[in-house]
Amino acid sequence: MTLPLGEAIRRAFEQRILSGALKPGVRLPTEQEIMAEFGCSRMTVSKALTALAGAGLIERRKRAGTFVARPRVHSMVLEVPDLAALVAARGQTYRFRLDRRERAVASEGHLAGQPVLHLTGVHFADGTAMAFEDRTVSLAAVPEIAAADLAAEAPGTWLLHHVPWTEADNRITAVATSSAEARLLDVAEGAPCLCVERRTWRGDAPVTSVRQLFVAGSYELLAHFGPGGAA
Amino acid sequence: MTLPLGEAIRRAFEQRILSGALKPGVRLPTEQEIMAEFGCSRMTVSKALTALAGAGLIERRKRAGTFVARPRVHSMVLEVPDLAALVAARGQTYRFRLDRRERAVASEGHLAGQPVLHLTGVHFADGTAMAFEDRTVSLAAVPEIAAADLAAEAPGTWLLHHVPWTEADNRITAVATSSAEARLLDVAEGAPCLCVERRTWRGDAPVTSVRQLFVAGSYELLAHFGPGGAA
DNA sequence: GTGCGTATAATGTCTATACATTATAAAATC
DNA sequence: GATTTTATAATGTATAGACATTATACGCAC
Repeated sequence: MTLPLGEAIRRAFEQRILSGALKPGVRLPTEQEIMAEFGCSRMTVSKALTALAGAGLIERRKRAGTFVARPRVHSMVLEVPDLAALVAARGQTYRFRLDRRERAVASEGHLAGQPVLHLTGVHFADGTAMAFEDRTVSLAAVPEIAAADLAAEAPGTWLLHHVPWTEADNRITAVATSSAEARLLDVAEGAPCLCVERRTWRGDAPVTSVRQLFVAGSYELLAHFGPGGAA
Repeated sequence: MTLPLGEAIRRAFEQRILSGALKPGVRLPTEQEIMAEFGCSRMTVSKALTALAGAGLIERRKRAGTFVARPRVHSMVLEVPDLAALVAARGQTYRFRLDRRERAVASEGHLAGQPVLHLTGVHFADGTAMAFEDRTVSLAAVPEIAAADLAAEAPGTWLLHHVPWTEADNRITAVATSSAEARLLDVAEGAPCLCVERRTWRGDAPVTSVRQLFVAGSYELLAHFGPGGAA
């Protein structure tokens, strides 16, 4: 397990920072000095420091040097799985029931003024209602969806497989179910639900906006922060 | 705005992948071929591909080549702000009321068996209860907290300022308030709350675990996916 | 055919060097 | 003294090459 030199340098400084040996705001050695300490070339040092900067542990300033970053807000990586895949992974049977499908012109939101397909339906896991979904898809951005069989494949899954997006934002809240929603999800009115509202774009063009209501207990969002981010 | 060459290469392939020109599973050109296409050295290509691999867009396999990653789960960047800073940013007055503070030995969870400080309290925005917090802090990992004035600074804020962590995971759910929680938050029993459970580590050492209950409507989590990821 | 070794093509890491960029510090000017 | 200019020290990007590593593919023996 001979660690690559660059990785060794990265870890060495990570260690020094996390142990408190190097405190926030303190300037760390110049790349030249680190080269000398580890007996390697500057590129190797630079790569290690670039990785640490990417992880938010240090801040690099030209001419001034490299400094231990002050602890800021942490950004976590939120996993947003495809519902069909998630349910299948739990060993349950997934089904989506499409309740409504109609063309319209969006009157509000980021799709306002565009011809859209308006879809509502319910996600089931082993026959139990798990989530209610209200989705609007731009027919300008995704004309192919007009011909899609959305009874066979849920709109979210279909979109995932057919339309890559470049940008998305999510709003995650807790809400109480309305009476209509409670009926669809087979829970008591006012029962707590996790609400995810997502809007997506492909470049500048809005693609879809969706509001998903998850029955409490049937679903949880997981987010992670860690070395490399992808770990 | 002359883009650095490596960044130009990164964007070019990001574009080709997101636009669908390069589909999941497809092999992209070898580093040699990309060198030729952009007229640059292999290190530059490699750096660009390493960045894309870090973002999860591609997968690199020795001997085999580089492939467009299959769209697994979408990874969004979740902002986890400090509550005190968040409330202040909304122009409201923040206060934390510490209700309980006691030493114990954790009996469960990732801190099990360790001496810990057990803390509960309520976050207020302009005098209105916003969130209930139940936190356990490892005294082994953070001995300094024994001497901290947690009435002046909420535990989360104190930890953010004093103890960097390297790893964290979060579980986000919706729950109904218990009667005790409802009383503390001044809401009806069973009212929906956004529940965030977070565990953090410094290296291998567990640092803290916390359960925060946010009154519905008082708080929302925001996550974003966009070009660059680090942008 | 089946299994095993070996060649090989691709990525992974590193070096030594060069020049670009830029924020700071020092010097020159007003 | 205040302002502007210039020098400089640090990071930022890139090159061209070298060798390491490793999964695949091919060929050979059985």
